[in-house]
Amino acid sequence: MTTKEIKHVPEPVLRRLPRYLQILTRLKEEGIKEVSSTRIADELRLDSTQVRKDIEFTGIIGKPKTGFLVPQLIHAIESFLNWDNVTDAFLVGAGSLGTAILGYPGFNNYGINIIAAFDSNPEKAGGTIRNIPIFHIDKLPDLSHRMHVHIGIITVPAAAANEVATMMIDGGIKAIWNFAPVQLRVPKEIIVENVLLHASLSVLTRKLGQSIQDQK
Amino acid sequence: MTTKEIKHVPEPVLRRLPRYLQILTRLKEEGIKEVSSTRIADELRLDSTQVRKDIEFTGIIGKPKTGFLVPQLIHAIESFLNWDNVTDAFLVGAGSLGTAILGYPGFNNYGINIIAAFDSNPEKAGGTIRNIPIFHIDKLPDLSHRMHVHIGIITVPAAAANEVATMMIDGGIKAIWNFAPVQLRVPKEIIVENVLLHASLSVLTRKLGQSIQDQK
DNA sequence: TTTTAATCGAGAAAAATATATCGAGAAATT
DNA sequence: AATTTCTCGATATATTTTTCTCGATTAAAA
Repeated sequence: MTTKEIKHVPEPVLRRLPRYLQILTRLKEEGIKEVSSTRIADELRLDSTQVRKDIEFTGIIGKPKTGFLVPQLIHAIESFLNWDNVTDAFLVGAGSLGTAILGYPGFNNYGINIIAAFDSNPEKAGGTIRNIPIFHIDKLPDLSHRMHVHIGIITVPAAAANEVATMMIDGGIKAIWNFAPVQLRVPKEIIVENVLLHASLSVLTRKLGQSIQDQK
Repeated sequence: MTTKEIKHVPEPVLRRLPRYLQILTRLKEEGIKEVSSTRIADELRLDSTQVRKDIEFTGIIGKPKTGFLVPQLIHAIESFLNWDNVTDAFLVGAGSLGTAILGYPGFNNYGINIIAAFDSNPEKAGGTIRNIPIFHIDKLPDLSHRMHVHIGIITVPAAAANEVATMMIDGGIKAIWNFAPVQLRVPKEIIVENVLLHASLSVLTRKLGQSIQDQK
């Protein structure tokens, strides 16, 4: 068979690759040409075998004794994650969190380019943040279709999230980056990636509670 | 042995519990008194056995045919996560993301209470957000010790994150909620919970890239 | 040139996590 | 009262993810 089998990539792998990239970028700036899996693993407190197996997914092969070529590995990871070219995105919910995301220029390094924002508050429409225009939410379906936008970012309150998700999907959006602490009910062909801050805090507060209790 | 054995709780469990809580809170508002694991599982697209096992960690036992008592389960989860009383927290980095977090009142429902913020920019010192005062970063060590703060939130750029973490630890902070996309080098008794937005985006952009390629 | 040290990658093993099976109990229905 | 339906929780199984072992390879040091 000639077609390359696209093996399924576990999510934990996808979550570690950007962390490798962060280290690699720093090493490149320092002028370091080669890096071993051991070094990456030590910096991130991981197992070196795990790092090697993760890298294997990107198709890069290393060399004994010296490891991997830094620039080559950077390119491979970026390409693997589709970070070598940005995908346009819409953001809905220009509240404090939405504004913060709009104001952060770094996401262009992570494969997305926010080209417009939307809000239900008419007073916010017409404004811009970092040259990104803010429209009234009513404009979303039409603009989304016309501009062929594939990624939607939800930063509205939980109560409004599902309604926004439906609008996005009607507008042709295929992947949703959801910050609302609620389950989105969407067709299963829609990709949903949640950022659940409460779920992150639960880990922190539980562990802290336990560690304080253990001291007693 | 009389001392109750504190079983280790897997992180995936801790991350699901707040999601159950979200549903339970909604059900309670709707006046629903009982809920089955099946119902929770269906809403979150999980397995009902998994939901039951997760709930088991909180110590609550259900009843055949009817399931679990909503208010009792809410209380048990909140107590389990230490969300029945808030822990004071400091935030460092009053940029756009830091400001967004300061501006969001909801974290008090998730076990933390931000009582002060810090920034290296002297112009920001003296201001307040939602009545939370902003100080210059130099004040952190002293205030942290005096107020016995245990949680630190890092919302500074990656390059400054480790320096801030060290200051926090010197100030007696035991748990760090880190939003900087960088590995914190801290003693292992310090609890670190990362919110890595790039790691979340990598999952989204990779899946989207694959789904587009699969269509061809 | 020989030896040593560091690394990769294949495969095996272990650990963690998720899912399936099923008997028993409780409520509703017949 | 008997039957049906729904659910729990104990146990077993399956799957996923991580870690360990080890021979082969490369570069540097002796």
